[in-house]
Amino acid sequence: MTNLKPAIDFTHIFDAVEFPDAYKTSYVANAVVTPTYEDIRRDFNLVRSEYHLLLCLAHYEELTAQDVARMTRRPRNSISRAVHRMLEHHFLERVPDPTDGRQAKLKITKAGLKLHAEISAYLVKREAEIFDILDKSERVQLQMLLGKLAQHAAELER
Amino acid sequence: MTNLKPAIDFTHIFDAVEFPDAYKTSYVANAVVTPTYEDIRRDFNLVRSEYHLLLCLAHYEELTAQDVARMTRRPRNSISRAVHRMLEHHFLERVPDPTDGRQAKLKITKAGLKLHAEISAYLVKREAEIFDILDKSERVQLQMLLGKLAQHAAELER
DNA sequence: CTAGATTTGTTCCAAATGGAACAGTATTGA
DNA sequence: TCAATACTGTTCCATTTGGAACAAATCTAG
Repeated sequence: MTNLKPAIDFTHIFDAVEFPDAYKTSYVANAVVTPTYEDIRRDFNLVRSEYHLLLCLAHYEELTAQDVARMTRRPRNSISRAVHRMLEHHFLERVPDPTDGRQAKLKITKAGLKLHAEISAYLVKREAEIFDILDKSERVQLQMLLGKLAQHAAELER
Repeated sequence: MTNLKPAIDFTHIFDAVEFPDAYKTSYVANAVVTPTYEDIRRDFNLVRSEYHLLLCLAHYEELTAQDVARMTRRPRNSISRAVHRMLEHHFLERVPDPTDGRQAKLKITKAGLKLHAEISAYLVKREAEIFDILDKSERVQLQMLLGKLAQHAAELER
């Protein structure tokens, strides 16, 4: 007898749950992304909203804080705080919009881009660990399906 | 001229990002799950860990707090807090394990199951809103791919 | 033209969160 | 046998989080 205490099958819930597609999607997302947030906090001293801000600015010429809030679906005050901290650390710069006194355009700096590249390496590696289980044609198929889903989700009312 | 302020294409990042599969997976997961957490807090007065606990117990005969922590990949103290609040509200019951004085077995109550059913209705609806964009064969294909991914993710070291 | 409504970014505050240390129990191995 | 180690659940505490209210700027309708 090798194992007196039979381990519980933690994956039973994957298909028992009432919303199995959403559940598994969330589970996979958490397996890839969530542990990385801890790495990012420990190694780069950025909290989640700060990293989201960095990620967005790395892929758009310029954005307002409100743009980032909408893209990431996070509250404006979290983004506001993140902007201030990232400004302090010179990972981005802010230019008031001359045509609209309420808002300011945010741009990433060289230092910010460098930081982003380092953090991305973590996530690229983590993505590979999970998604490499699929073969080439499965991966292509998944990309197509995720593309449709993400696009559709983006169009939904919040 | 209909729109002087051209909207930014918030979906550009979907394929520009360095880890597009992980990014879109996370985005879709958040689109389904995250807004629901707010509903659950407002309408049912449960925080995230409490809901996770309820969800797990709804699908297993009995679990220890540690089991739930591992299944959901959440810290033990969050689960501990959740257990106490859910006990107060009689959504679960706790029986000390006679064979191991450290742990206690948790079971969901009738009231807990009822609550779970109500909350699930939200998530089933939300899942449909997103995933119904796929046709039948796409949906079947996605289920297969997500099954592989989730299973693989569950086997990975944390 | 202008009063009301809307938008952006901010501050305040209460609540949620998670790491660390801890006590009690169980297991291991010399 | 029993000391060292590991595990479960808990408390403590510092940090993160997000709703609400707000000021300032802009837009809208009459």
